[in-house]
Amino acid sequence: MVRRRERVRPTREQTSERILEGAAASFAERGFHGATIDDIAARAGLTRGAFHSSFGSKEDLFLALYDLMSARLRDRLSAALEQVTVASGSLEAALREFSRGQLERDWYLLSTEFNLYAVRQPSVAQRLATHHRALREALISIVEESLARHGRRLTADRDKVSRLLLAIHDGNQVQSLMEPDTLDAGDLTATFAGALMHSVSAENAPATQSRAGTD
Amino acid sequence: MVRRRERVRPTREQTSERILEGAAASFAERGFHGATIDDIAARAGLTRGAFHSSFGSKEDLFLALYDLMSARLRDRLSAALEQVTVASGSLEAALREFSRGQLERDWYLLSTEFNLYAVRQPSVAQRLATHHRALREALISIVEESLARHGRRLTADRDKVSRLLLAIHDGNQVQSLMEPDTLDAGDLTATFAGALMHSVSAENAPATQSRAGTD
DNA sequence: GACATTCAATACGCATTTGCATTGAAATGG
DNA sequence: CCATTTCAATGCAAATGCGTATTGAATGTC
Repeated sequence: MVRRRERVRPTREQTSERILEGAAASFAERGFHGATIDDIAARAGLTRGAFHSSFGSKEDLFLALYDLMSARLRDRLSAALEQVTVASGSLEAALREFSRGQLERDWYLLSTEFNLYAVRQPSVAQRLATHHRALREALISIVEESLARHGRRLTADRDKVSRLLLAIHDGNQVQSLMEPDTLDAGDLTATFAGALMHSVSAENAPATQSRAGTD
Repeated sequence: MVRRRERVRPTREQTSERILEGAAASFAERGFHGATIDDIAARAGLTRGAFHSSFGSKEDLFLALYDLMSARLRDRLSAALEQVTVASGSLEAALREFSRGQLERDWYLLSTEFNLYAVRQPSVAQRLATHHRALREALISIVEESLARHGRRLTADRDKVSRLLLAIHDGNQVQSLMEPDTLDAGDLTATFAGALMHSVSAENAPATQSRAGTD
């Protein structure tokens, strides 16, 4: 494994990564159909030839990009929620933290493109749905942990609560992007997360337990 | 104003409407960039020539379509909420009703295209934001009315509550479209609307009033 | 060090989409 | 009725984007 010379030509992996970066930017700015292979390659400082030797078609690239972004999102969520368990930070703070992040706008644009693509093409929808399930599971398990530390437990359906939280997060993101001046991202989530969690949980007292909203 | 013959040629307005309908279908199915003028015209049973004599460009058409759909949405919301005040129906039922509607999928696809377009083009964002404000205002005023009939009033910020409701509605819609088999549209909204409204309001008793979440 | 392989750039042809200019039919007005 | 105007269809030219085949340089293999 002695390197004889400085490597001049980038590895296949490196070019793929650069193309993926260019694709993220192009898809975010122009949408799936609006983005051209030319533009994507140009953003990566390459040509269409480079693209075609790494990816078969724009669709392939798009799906590869989805996998990449999914992994990143999962990492971001994990990191944010980690703080909840470790530093005994509040769930609200974690969710707010998760909502920020400098990539917000691009992430919204990209993930929305993914969603549209999935809704229009059922086969992709399954792939996306599976990933979303995993995200919700990670989220809700941390929520339960957080509640437990306050001597409470969920009374409403696990799955629905996780969907509710994600819905609020997503909806808030859209609105904050639509009115960037008047609305602060993460605001809505942080404002209501406490009250929400309270309304879907109960004290852990082993006395009578009133069922509320359990399917 | 005596009609001498049966009118053979459709009026300009009629062709415009047909093109708008075709545009709605095409934009929903293929997205803004994906939709071609050819396809739009074909769906309306016309050719590109007809398009060009009614609209200047695809963008013009898109914005005109937005205005049309906005008006329809407002009407739909009004109709759904009307029932709350008139028949003393529950807010949950009205929201669920609003979430259903056979156009759901297409409406999601279209409105998402509008949102994307707006986020990418600030000048359009303002136009869209103004319309959203009006919608939220209509929604929240009905919510307040509904609460009042139960002897309650809002304690949290009006605007934020309306944003919350819309966020939940939108987020739920996305999720239900992503997993059409496992999730029923309107379910999430209906499940939590009651609990939510309870957590952001208080009884109208003229005693001490604890402020909660008021910005 | 010669040879095979990898990989990105270039060049080419093909298909698609668009805008404009022209044309013909249908309405309108005198 | 005839003349004018309106409006959508058609034909044409230009632009854009894609995929493949080919080329040449960098890499690794024997």
